Amino acid sequence: MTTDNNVPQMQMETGTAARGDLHLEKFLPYRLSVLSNRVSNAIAQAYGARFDLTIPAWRVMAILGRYPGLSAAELVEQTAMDKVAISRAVSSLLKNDYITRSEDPADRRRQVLNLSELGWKVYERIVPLAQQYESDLISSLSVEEREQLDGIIEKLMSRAQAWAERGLID
Amino acid sequence: MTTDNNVPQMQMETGTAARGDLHLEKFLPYRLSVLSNRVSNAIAQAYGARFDLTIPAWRVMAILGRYPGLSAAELVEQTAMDKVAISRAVSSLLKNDYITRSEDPADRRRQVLNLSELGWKVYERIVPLAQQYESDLISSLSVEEREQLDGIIEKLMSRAQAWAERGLID
DNA sequence: TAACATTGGTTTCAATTGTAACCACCGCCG
DNA sequence: CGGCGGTGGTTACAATTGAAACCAATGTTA
Repeated sequence: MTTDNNVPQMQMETGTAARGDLHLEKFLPYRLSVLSNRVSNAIAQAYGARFDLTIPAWRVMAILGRYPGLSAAELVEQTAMDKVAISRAVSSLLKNDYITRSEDPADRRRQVLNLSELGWKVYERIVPLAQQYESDLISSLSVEEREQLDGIIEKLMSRAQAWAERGLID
Repeated sequence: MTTDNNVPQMQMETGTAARGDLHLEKFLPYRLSVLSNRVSNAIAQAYGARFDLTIPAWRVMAILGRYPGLSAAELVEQTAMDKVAISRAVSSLLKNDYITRSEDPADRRRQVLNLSELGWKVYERIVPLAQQYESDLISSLSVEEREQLDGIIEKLMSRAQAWAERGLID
């Protein structure tokens, strides 16, 4: 892992320097984590209970629904989940007959994945469910706020990504 | 080391966008989750490596630094973590001599927790570190955006909380 | 004050998740 | 061909996490 090589580059906020007082309840990373967990858990519970799906499994279905015929490796790329998580999700989806797996004759290591008939039915039912949650969530925001949030997440995301790529702040 | 989440840049080589339409890349719950994981993992790695602290353990310290003398139950309230997580964090912190535990004579079930000498030293070193990360993150946002984000998170949070309290959407 | 419900906190056990080792296959180079 | 490194994917094992059972002290009710 790219651990010990850091590109120290820090921009201190004016007046943020104070010591000894960390308002956890105002600390952005913490708030993001709480928010994200609440949201994910609620939704996962909604469809997990109905269709016996874990979050990673549902993510795989979501991607396959949009882009059929991917391989596990391509799923890794698209979902940012790791190999093993994908492998497990795939095998549980196979067990449920939500997806099908076929060999790529050109490369016998590769397995082409697709939603099955049943998988499509489930997909078609979950998508609106998921969207309903999202709408409900978003409905608490004004139109401008939605746009703002969109841009903000984008920016935060690339910042955080930079940490991972260039190494941590010193 | 946790999963390294990469920004899912969809680029289609196989398959075509199909029925239903769930852009996982634009799906708010998903984006929140990726963002939050990236941020938390980066920070956790930064102080975990240096001080042998897990995220829950650091949270406990953060709270105790601000509100000394709490009991485990009060920590549960403050952090929204569950009993067990707190219990484990506390015992690992005791092992590291980062906190002290003393009986409340008024109620012998209750244990009063405080940062130790050593704990305070660590605390004083981590707080600025954590704040640096937060500042660095936030520095990618304009001043208006920061205020917007603040309000937006508040709203989303209470929406998501409502799910948990009143039950899920139908 | 005996019984019972509640609260603070820990332990136990099972499920989830991450890391690393692994097998099977491909592609390349000699 | 015959190795050999790299890739797709799975397995094995260890660490984390959560749910529920548990112990001990307190409060409550009769």
